[in-house]
Amino acid sequence: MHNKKILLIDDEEDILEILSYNLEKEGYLVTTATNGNDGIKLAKEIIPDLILLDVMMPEKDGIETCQELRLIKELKNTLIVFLSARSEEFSQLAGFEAGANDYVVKLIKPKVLTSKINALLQLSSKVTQDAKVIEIGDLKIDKDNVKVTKSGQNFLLPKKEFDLLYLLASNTEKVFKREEILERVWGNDVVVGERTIDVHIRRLREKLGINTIQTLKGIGYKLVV
Amino acid sequence: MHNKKILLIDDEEDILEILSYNLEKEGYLVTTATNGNDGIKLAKEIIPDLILLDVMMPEKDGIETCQELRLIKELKNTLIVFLSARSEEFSQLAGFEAGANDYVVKLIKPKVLTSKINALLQLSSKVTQDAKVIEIGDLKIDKDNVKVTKSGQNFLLPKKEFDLLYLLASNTEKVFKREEILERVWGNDVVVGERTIDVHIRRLREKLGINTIQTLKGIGYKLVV
DNA sequence: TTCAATATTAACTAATGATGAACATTTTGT
DNA sequence: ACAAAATGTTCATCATTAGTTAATATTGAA
Repeated sequence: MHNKKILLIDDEEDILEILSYNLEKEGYLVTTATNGNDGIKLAKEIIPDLILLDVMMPEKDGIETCQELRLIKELKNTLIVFLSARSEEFSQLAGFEAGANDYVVKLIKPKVLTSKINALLQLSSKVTQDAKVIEIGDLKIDKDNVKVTKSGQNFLLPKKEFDLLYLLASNTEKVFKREEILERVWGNDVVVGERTIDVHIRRLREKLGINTIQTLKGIGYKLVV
Repeated sequence: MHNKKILLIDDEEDILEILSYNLEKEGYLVTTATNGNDGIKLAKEIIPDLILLDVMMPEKDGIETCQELRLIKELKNTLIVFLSARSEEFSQLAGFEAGANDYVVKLIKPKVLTSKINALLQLSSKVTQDAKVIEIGDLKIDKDNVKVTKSGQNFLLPKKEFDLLYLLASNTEKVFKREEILERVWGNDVVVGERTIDVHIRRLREKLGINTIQTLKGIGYKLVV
């Protein structure tokens, strides 16, 4: 859990709601303000990691707000990102002069926004796709499509079986200790009995052939070619 | 068919593969090189319309490569776009000084990249989208006319059902996760219950035949031939 | 050979999706 | 503008599959 704090300043409630929803789903702690002055007050209080600031607001606009925020020394490590309805050059330039770190068009899709924010806060983006297809001998394991092919023949493995196979396949010849398997396939907080692994291994063997997965008694399992 | 040529220069094979795949799907003729020198040699040979150039490469980096490319008179009409893992100010500025036409962050979604490239090459993104008729077995899906034909028989699907089918059909065998379906058919800011997907899937199955759409429990759905 | 570790099988439980019908919303025709 | 039809969503219940456990058999290293 990263627990990064984000402050949203925008006069439109709808925008606040949509952004809050999406950012909170990403695990951020979100605070909102509907005008520049409230925003500045809140920023001093909570010292957010990032402030999303609407450029166009009644009374005190985003640029003015940004200038004031930049004068607050406690916020020197806070990133400020402008939100705008359109990517208008003037605002953009003025925004950067005022000290903003990035600029995001408001009608942007939330996914794009969140991945941009993840990037800014230097969190590895969940969105990053690695299109991993592992090939081992006549075995082909396609992570994205949750698909396993053995010498042309297709298997539809249940999720857990697939995850287990994928783990083993991610490093052939490496011996995965039972403990490690539990941690990486089931997760640390899930408690399942030791036999559960055996059963999944057995079902995989049934489908892939008995020799593919080797047992190392007292240690764990490994996948061989 | 536009037949524009793109040269990719990047030291990471994975990146080359992902980009090639996506660009070729868009109808580009893609050539790749894994270092600056090879890239320059290839560029002279094929005179691409656009070069995608990694900024960070061992030996000869992107900026240096770009400077050399800009000296080749046959390439005066070739666009050069930088790829970078991060939007780092230094590289960006240096890149433009070296003569690059645009700048793209590498972890960008392929869709964003291709649309950016379409824009650069002055192809209306419509061109790539229209006249899309997907044919899968005896299924014919006509995006423009929102019309579905199965073995000669015509269906008029409601919008959501059509969108869902079209998404699945856009990449047969690919597993679409529920999350992805929600995002791409309903949009990220629309909140609908999980069951809504099921119901639409069911109605599609009713019309297309039960075997066409496969369920992957706990993961999502895919369309098979 | 011994016995702790693992394999195997079947039964059990939990998770997830399918289904039918009601309800809500939007679109269409008049 | 209205009513009717079409489309879209939700809900409750049922069915199926995935995942787990437990009981017993088998294995292989000390």
